[in-house]
Amino acid sequence: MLIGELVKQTNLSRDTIRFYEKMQLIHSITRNNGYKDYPEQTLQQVQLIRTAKNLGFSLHEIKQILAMTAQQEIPADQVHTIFQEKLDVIDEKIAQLNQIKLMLSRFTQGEPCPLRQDCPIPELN
Amino acid sequence: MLIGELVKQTNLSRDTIRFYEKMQLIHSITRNNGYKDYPEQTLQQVQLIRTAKNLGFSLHEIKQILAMTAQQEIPADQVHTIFQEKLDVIDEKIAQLNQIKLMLSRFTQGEPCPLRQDCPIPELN
DNA sequence: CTAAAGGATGGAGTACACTCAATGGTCAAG
DNA sequence: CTTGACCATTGAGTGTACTCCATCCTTTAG
Repeated sequence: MLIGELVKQTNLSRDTIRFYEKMQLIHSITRNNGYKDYPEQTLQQVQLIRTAKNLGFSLHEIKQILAMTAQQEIPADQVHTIFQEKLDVIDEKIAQLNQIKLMLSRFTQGEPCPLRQDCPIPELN
Repeated sequence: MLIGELVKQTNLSRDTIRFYEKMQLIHSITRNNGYKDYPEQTLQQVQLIRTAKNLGFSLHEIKQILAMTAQQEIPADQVHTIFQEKLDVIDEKIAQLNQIKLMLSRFTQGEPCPLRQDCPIPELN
């Protein structure tokens, strides 16, 4: 798959795709004419990058996650540790989201907000 | 509360606190001697900033959330919309996290990973 | 053969979120 | 009254993640 196709399918810019490749989150093989060919899984990988980024993972962390998924075998001890670490981080994030959600939705129910302050409301620009 | 106390309680740097104030996420009153006094809720507000940041919200979005919590009344239509929007974003994030989690944990169970690729495993630096 | 569409590379620039350094004022202890 | 801890402001610098631009090469349609 050429980069243009990837751009169409993922809705990311050329430059972003190239940036991810430069950062080695995705990979390609170079054809004789110098054009780069991306394997099919790149689509799913890019989707994971988008999702994980949206969730606050850094590209470095995402690279780790992608590296893990590239292993054929069940990962060795060290890899497995990183793996479990990520799962724990995810559980933590879910818990935190639920916390914020609870706080916000309580507030919509008319309860007083525990974060209220007597200072002027910040102006949004 | 002076900035030093806030630093101790939150474990953020002085500069970070000042940055948040410059961005108007938090507020203070200035004493006669020029020292800034932060109200008690600032602690909770900073905690929310940390949590939300960790979850991939930008400081601008967090400012919106904080602005909402500063309203005394149940927010007007427009505010309520932003409010519901945030709740939806949160639900979306939770769903995405569960998705990644499922993918990763399936993989630990020995199932083949749908993202596997035949390219060299990226080197982590 | 030529033009347009699509591909590559290199380097500069941008937005966001800090982080650091310099300089100088305030206050409590001794 | 000085020393050290703490406070303030300003401006420059850093890392991350793009984004844009200029320049040049390849392929395909007419």
